[in-house]
Amino acid sequence: MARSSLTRDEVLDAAASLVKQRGPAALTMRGLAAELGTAVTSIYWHVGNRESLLDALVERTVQEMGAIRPVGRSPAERILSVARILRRELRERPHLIAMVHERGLTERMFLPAQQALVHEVHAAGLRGARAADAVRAVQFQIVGFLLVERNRERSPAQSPAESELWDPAAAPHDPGLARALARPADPERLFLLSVRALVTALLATAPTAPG
Amino acid sequence: MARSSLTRDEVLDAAASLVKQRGPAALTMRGLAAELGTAVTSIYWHVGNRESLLDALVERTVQEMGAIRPVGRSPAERILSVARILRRELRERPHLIAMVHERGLTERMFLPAQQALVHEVHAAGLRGARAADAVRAVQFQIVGFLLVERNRERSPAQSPAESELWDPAAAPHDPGLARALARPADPERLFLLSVRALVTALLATAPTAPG
DNA sequence: ACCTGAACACCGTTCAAGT
DNA sequence: ACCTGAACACCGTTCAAGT
Repeated sequence: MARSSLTRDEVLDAAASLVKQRGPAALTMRGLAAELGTAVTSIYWHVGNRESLLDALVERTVQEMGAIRPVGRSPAERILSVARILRRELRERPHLIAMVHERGLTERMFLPAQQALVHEVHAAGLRGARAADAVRAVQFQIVGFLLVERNRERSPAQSPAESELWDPAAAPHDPGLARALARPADPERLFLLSVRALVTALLATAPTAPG
Repeated sequence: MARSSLTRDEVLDAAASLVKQRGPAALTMRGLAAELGTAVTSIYWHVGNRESLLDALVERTVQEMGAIRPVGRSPAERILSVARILRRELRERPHLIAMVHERGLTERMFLPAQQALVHEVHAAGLRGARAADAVRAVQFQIVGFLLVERNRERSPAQSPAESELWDPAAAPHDPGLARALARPADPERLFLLSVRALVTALLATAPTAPG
């Protein structure tokens, strides 16, 4: 009955499409075989086993995260643009990014972005260990924020809701604050606000560092 | 053969101990039953099913994250101490925290910390929406950083290693920077440095906010 | 070189039956 | 009220056998 031409790339494509749509848990070897119209065991011939199939998908994703082209008039603005670009790219493939993360390849995936950050931090006048700290702080900030943000999206039904946590009675001395915390956070705004604040503080130490 | 006195709490204790030591994937209903010396099906009588068993463990963890007692002489210092305390508590139960996170209860778990942050930000002179932004920015920063940090620990063998990524040839104009990035990051230091920078910038906008 | 079905050792869960 | 073993429908993986 053997269908003649199953290739490794076909297997990877079908697997990637499954993972993109419904997450890695939805990728079963039997389901994938059904999708491809082959016997389960054929897949093993092409990709080894489930684990190395996932590894291959992750490898692909790391390659796809191409070079970053920062835009803006100042180093701070260009760093902000890097943050924005990364946010968009990460949000386009949430499942795959999570898998990259699980395999500890986040760092390698962010190398192009890291190099862009190095360039900008350098242009802002930071050097040596201080520049390295700034680059890493921004990188951790961006990646960390996106991890938290994604978690929030994945579970929209919080219990108790934020609005219960922060009813006016909870902070009687500042109802405006309570109201603001009761409203859902605007992640994009908070993201840019946070990165801007961090970058401002980090670059402020720049111009020929004090002893 | 029925062993007489299996209780729900015994089941939860045994499950928690398994998860703490070897992660949720190591918690199988059959393994847990063996640990407890009962039939698998007894567990179902006490906790429903695997999913609600995990839910119960998560609920416990959320409760355990007790009140936060900030220390320090200024709001900024006390916020830093909150960051330090959270870091320690989260690092003591990594698997359970990850499960809290997966279930989207991070926010609820951080309520005590959030209230402490509200207090400090308020003491620093921020009010209303601006105060809310500051609280959330710091909260996202702390949680995000710890997620990234934990990921790094889980996968110590990066490929390629940072030292390969940043050999002197990669940044010939600033060998000190290349050397710093080639060295492994010191997470505790980077964590405090980042939070301090962010807090500095956020609180700088405080004293009776400009139009 | 590539595909196949049968079989193995695992899962979580249900259920009728015990006491 | 609480415990039990048998059975079901899933997994990933191996292997001997086909072409």
